[in-house]
Amino acid sequence: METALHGKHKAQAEAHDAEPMFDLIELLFFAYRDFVGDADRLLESYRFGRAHHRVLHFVNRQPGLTIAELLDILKITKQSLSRVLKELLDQNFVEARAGVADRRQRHLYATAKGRKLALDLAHLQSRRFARALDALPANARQDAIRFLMAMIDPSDQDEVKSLVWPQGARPAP
Amino acid sequence: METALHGKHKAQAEAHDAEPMFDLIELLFFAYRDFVGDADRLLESYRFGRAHHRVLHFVNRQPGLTIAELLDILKITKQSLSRVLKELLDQNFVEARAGVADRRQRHLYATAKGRKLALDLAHLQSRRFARALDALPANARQDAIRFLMAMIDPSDQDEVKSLVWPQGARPAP
DNA sequence: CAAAATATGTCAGCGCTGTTGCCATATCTC
DNA sequence: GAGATATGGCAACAGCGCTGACATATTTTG
Repeated sequence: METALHGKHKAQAEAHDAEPMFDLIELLFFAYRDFVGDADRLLESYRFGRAHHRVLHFVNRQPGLTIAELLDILKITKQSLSRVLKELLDQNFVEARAGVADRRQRHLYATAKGRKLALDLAHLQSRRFARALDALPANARQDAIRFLMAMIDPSDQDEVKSLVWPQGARPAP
Repeated sequence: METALHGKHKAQAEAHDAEPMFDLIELLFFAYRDFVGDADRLLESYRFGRAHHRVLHFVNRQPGLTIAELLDILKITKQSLSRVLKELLDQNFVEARAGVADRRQRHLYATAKGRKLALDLAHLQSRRFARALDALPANARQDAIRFLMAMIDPSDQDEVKSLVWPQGARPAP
């Protein structure tokens, strides 16, 4: 009953007659652990955790983000967000301005202080990518981008694309 | 003062005169989130968390692992390990046998039940890799392996290599 | 306009998983 | 026999995810 419709990794796609890809599973685990470890060490000196990092990162990347949009990106609950957001607001890494069109909304912006920390963290993590890519052929960067994108749930890929490569900033409210 | 000694990504390696690689940073975040999400859903039905998964995974992969070796791989503290290991032992997913050469050591083995769960989880995660690779050129698997390995701390790469591609099983104690 | 829907805030409480510090026991090595 | 080692256990704490319930301001809708 075989057809030609299957992809080239057919055997691997049919879970139980293929060896699991232990190598990829383990390498992704170790790579991600080291990747977040870089940021963890810097965050510690601010007494921030990973949750603060994620909020600050996306607010810095998308100035004017609302609470609801942030919740959608992070896929966490309001309560989990508000704990860390409150600290970022109190300590002046992020500021919130009421929406103009809809005054219920709070648009979030990184302050100068917040932008600096967000950039420091991004540079740290970029250094790891740069070191890795330096040891690989020139096309490795594009290959890595395509691989990581393909690993994301297909139903989310379009959304991630527009988040990662935004098409024109939104006007300030 | 430039020399020819720098790598081909020199500009990116010098943190503060290069744009951070926001795309890679964000893609790795989303890819890893979806990757562990697969396992999370299955683990939930056993009332296990990610920590249980990691312990079960490495014990299954390296039968006869001792506590100290496991702590070294996972880089967590004894207390964090013993909580989840105790549950895996109590519920018969893992069993411990005293060492023969050194009776202080406890060598850990996945039971049949434990091996089945470990394999189910690995198959789940392999399916995501298979789906991703299916959409990419034939060399994507090797490229991904090389990329992920390069992302790991260079000082740990040799250790990870021998862990991911073991060179001959150890004799049962 | 009144009612319903929406965006957000807040509180109490819980679960998982990481941490430190300290002490106990069995065993091995010198 | 003394000291090092492998492991176990307890208390306490932190970070960050969750749910459920309730409050407020604002916008939208019938």
